[in-house]
Amino acid sequence: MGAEWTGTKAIARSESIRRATLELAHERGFAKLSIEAVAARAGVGKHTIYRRWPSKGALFLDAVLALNEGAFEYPETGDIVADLRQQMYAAVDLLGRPPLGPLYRSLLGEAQHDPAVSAALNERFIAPQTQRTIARLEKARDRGQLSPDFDLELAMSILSGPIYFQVLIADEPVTHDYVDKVLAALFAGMGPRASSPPGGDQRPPG
Amino acid sequence: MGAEWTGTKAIARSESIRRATLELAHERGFAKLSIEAVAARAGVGKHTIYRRWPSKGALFLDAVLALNEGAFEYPETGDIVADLRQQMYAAVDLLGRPPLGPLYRSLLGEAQHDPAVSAALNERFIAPQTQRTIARLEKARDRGQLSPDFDLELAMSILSGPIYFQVLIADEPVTHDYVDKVLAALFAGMGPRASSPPGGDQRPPG
DNA sequence: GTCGGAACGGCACGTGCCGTGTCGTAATCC
DNA sequence: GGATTACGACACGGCACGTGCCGTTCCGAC
Repeated sequence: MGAEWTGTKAIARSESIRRATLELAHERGFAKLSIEAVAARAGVGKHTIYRRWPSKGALFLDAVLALNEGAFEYPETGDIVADLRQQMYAAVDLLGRPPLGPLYRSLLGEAQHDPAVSAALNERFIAPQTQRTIARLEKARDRGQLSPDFDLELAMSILSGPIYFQVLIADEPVTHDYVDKVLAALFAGMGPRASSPPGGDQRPPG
Repeated sequence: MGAEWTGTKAIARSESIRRATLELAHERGFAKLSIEAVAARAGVGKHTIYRRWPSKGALFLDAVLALNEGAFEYPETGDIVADLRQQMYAAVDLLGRPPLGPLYRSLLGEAQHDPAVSAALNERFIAPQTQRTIARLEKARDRGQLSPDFDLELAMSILSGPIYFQVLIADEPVTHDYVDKVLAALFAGMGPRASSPPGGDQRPPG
């Protein structure tokens, strides 16, 4: 988005628009954001915005994600749990708290209404992030630190899901302690007496 | 919402408004829903809507939740895993697929923009549902089917979180098989060789 | 009953923002 | 250096908002 505007002035204009978008979203909230206000704040004609982004949601997505080009990389200390924990701390601290937290939450909300935003969000952020997590888990598995039939994607969902749930559904902040608990539960399980699962015919893990 | 309109005609009017809201949301999507269109479809003045609901989001929330007054109850076969699984199947089938799925997803999206909707959603649906899950788990724990230090709220988040993640973030449908995997992973854990967790200092489960 | 206030449907209004069109100007490309 | 393209500014029609005002209908109190 905006990638085809390569001139010096054009880039400066795009950045000015993104900055105005974030300022206004921060001041009044995404719901009350208007293209007209962004154009006025950025000192730009409305056409210039519409020429670069197809909708308010697309502009907002681009503005928010551009803040975070340096993605969340996983450290590689050899300890898979410690590495996951450190990355999750960083992600939760950045995306779960002000100033970026409310904006990211609004972005996720908008993705529920607009399929284009949902697709772009997935392509630009969710999928790459998922891939990084899976790659890190895969490396641990290949080194014998995890069971050979370890389900990488399922593990990724169990790590991320509860955290998004906490923020989006339960409307409560996520602490480092909460991250620790999720990690512990994922790897150790919560079965009775921490060994054999209670009755039922559920499949073995992995 | 609307609880103070008790007359026969008033109740019929409210139901007519809710029905029109759901019809139009189904036809055009929540984003393109307008109060004017609802009023016209319901054969009602705009004032009548504004008198009962403070916003489009509040009206939509009320309309969607009124469809599901009969909440998701847990069976009590004595097998905690089987009971959880059966309830989760029902919830996923109803809220994760058309016709109700897209509406529920829009409702969750709106809750990210509007604190009033978020609070009402929590009070009317999320919190009671959470309480039902916790109560069912607590009963199992008290019967010795789960570890005494079993963390009920954490377990609830680990059951629900990945499912919401799958729908809202990954934008993929939730199958019964997926529910089975989450349940298995929660109780058995995904640690290496399904016993001791890999290095790190994470706390024990619960 | 009937009577008075509240809620009603219908209509109109001013406002805000949308997305587009049209200027004359400035930057950019060949 | 000439043509093309993007630009800021402004205007436009359109839509939906939320509110105010009609005259009518409903409904509980008396």
